[in-house]
Amino acid sequence: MNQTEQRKIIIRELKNAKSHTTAEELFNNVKKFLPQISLGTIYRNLEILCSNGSVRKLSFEHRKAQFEWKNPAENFIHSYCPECGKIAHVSFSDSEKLQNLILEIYNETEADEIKLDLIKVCNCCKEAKAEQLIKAIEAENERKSKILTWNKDK
Amino acid sequence: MNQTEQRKIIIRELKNAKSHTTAEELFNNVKKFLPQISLGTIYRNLEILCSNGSVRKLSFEHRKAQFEWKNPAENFIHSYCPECGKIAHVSFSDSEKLQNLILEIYNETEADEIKLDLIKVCNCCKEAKAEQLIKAIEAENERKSKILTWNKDK
DNA sequence: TATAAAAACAAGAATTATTCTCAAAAAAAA
DNA sequence: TTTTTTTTGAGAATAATTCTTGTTTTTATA
Repeated sequence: MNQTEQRKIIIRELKNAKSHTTAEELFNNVKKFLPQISLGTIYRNLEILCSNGSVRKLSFEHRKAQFEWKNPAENFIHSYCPECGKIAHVSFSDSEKLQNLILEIYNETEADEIKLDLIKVCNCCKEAKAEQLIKAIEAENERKSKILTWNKDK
Repeated sequence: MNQTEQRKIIIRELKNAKSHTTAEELFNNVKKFLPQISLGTIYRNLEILCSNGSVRKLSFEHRKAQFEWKNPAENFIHSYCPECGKIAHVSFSDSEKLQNLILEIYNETEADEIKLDLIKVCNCCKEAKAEQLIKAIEAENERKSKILTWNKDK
């Protein structure tokens, strides 16, 4: 792995990212410092960093993949919102028990990596959906009462 | 959900599938009985069946998604081979402990669904990789010995 | 330090899985 | 039976990612 200006800044910006980042978001951030950089370079580097184990790639459904600089302190449990696609780390209180069990799974299955994902509509999206539902019901009531009136008039 | 010939056969073929199936594979199977069917219909039906909970969609990396008819007897642990993309169910001996823990996670995190995936190169691919490696080493030795000879001749 | 070899780059074309559109057909409801 | 709703086939459109090409940069070697 050669040292290039591009790679250095990609890594720096990936570490700086507050949460999980798509290749495109990273591209836009890196572009501030290297206006000539191309999206292909971002993808190429992310792949290299993934395969040497310093970056984790998370992809759900057929959305943009999201990347994170692996932090040994952070666990590997993620939540994914199927509405907006947001990914977040999940902390779990009884993590010791979980840790032990995961270790058991590793041993028994000889897996290279284990992913534990919670599919869960995030609060933002839940609220948005509730509002939508209310509007839909109102519209339906409106429609029905119109038909009723029309039938009476006949 | 209307009853259509297409939907019936899609469901039948999905249930018949030995393992996890891509939309395209399913398309080819259904086409044997309904030559006019289009891939869009497959995708549309799979989406409907997923959202009513009778089908599970599994997608890794940016590959074709794979679908399975949900079998309550089978657990939700899957293995995924990053080389060939194959997905399989995983049986885990201490599954009771796991079950309990997952339940705990459900309660604590309010997740709608939990996915536990083992990333693991399958045996087929492991063998193929080993062979490749041997060939690469042989080629490298060949190259080096040629350079050595050439230098001596000089 | 000069030169050769390997790795990485930018730009943009190509690929690929999936979704969308639209007019026609089929199914269900009235 | 008629109307409404749902579904379909065909194919265009989309969107994320990968690939290609010629060039530049970095590292290894002499």
